[in-house]
Amino acid sequence: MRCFAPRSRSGRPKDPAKHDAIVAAAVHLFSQHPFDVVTMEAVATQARVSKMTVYSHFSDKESLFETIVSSISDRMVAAFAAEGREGLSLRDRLQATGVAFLSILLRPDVMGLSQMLPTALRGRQALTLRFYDAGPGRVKAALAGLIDDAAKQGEIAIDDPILAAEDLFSLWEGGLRAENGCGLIGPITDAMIAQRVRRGTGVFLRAYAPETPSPGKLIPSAAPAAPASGSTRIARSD
Amino acid sequence: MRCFAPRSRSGRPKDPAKHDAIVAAAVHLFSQHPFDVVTMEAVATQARVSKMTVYSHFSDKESLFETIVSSISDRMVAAFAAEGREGLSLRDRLQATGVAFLSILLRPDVMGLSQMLPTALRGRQALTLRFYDAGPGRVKAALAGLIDDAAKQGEIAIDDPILAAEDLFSLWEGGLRAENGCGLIGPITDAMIAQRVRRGTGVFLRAYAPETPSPGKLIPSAAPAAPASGSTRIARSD
DNA sequence: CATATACGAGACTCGATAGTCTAGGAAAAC
DNA sequence: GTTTTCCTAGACTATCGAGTCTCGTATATG
Repeated sequence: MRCFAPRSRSGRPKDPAKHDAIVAAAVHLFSQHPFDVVTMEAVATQARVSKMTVYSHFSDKESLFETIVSSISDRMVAAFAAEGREGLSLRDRLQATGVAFLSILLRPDVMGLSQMLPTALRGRQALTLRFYDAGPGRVKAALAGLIDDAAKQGEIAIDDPILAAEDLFSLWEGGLRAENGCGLIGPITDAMIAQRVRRGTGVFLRAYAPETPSPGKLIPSAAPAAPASGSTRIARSD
Repeated sequence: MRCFAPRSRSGRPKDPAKHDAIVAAAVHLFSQHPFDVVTMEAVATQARVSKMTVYSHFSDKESLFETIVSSISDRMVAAFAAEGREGLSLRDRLQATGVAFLSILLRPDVMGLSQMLPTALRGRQALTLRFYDAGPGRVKAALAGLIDDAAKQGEIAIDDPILAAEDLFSLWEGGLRAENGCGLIGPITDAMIAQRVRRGTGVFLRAYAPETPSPGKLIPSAAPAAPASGSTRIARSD
């Protein structure tokens, strides 16, 4: 969007620090108040910049808002990048992924934007979609991959990796987003995230444990723990 | 709030139909657009009523909005009332509950409001809380009771009924709310709800199946599905 | 230095909306 | 029928915010 090489432009160049300050201020305000409540004046003031400077960097309020959404989307994508969980067990791999995802999705700015977007963006659906793809969408895709691999190794027994990924994601999130959104709970700590992820992963792995891990294991009389007692009905689920 | 018995007031009484029309119009508009975008004119027009009539029923925009939130909260509470799932199996009881809850929580007006509330109600936290209590809060409480009973009967093995209720609720919801909010999927059908609930309940029951239904069962070598292989790590969870 | 551009401060236009007021008609109570 | 209140239609005020303009100043390039 902003090709920052219109080089050889004489005169005083725009100060990129101002640009960043404006974006930072806008992120802060837009993630905390609905679109129409945030005034350009407020953005300018918060950025310690004059209103005209804001308009010199962004043609209008909407384009500023779009930049903010893009900015946060990019930040989410970047935060999702770092991997290096190759040698870990399935459980540890999932937990590391879960912690990384929740840490991002529960950050105040991301929370705020994701709450506002659906309501504020009737018509600007492309932006909403982009945001979703950078956040939850990316989580689901990555998770589905991870889960599919694990299933192929026989570590878990799943029907559909996408649906299973949704299950795991939901279990991680729990009521955290809803409660936090309603202001029912205070700031979310790393410890809370770690705890929720541990729990969610545990539930998930219990539900999707393979019927027989490695050796032959046949219990004639009763149901073998996980699947059988449920599978008489699970058959007709999905 | 509105004690509708200032009886013996001479002259023409207020038409309750107008009141309802205004509320209906406001519900429709507020659940679809952010607070500041909805104009009192629009409410009046939609209700086929003059603006003065709106102001004669509600002192200002905020009080109208509060009435709307209360109205939807009440409707949610009412919809949750009908029970009569006494004779059913645990699975069927859970599924009936899940379908009832999702049917309400995914309705366009409830969806819209619940999306807008967190952002629109900085400071009016009491209202947000009331809405939450009437919706998700009620679900969680009811579920926790159901689950606790089942646990006492030995039908499932749980640690904490509240947390387990959150798990089940999350599994039911899945990504439905997020995706629907982003406009990724079309209108939600009863079939979609039923399917999601069936799946979520299945996963839940698999995860929380009691360790050994009736007879003793000990596998020495490998992991006995649910607890053991996990417990080396689950031990430090929670 | 000359020139071109960035930035700040504040005044300004313009449109939109919350809320008020009035006048006249309609409908219920008595 | 009289009275009282409701309801409507539209004009009206006051406010607020988006976006523009101007002028003075700061700061870069050549």
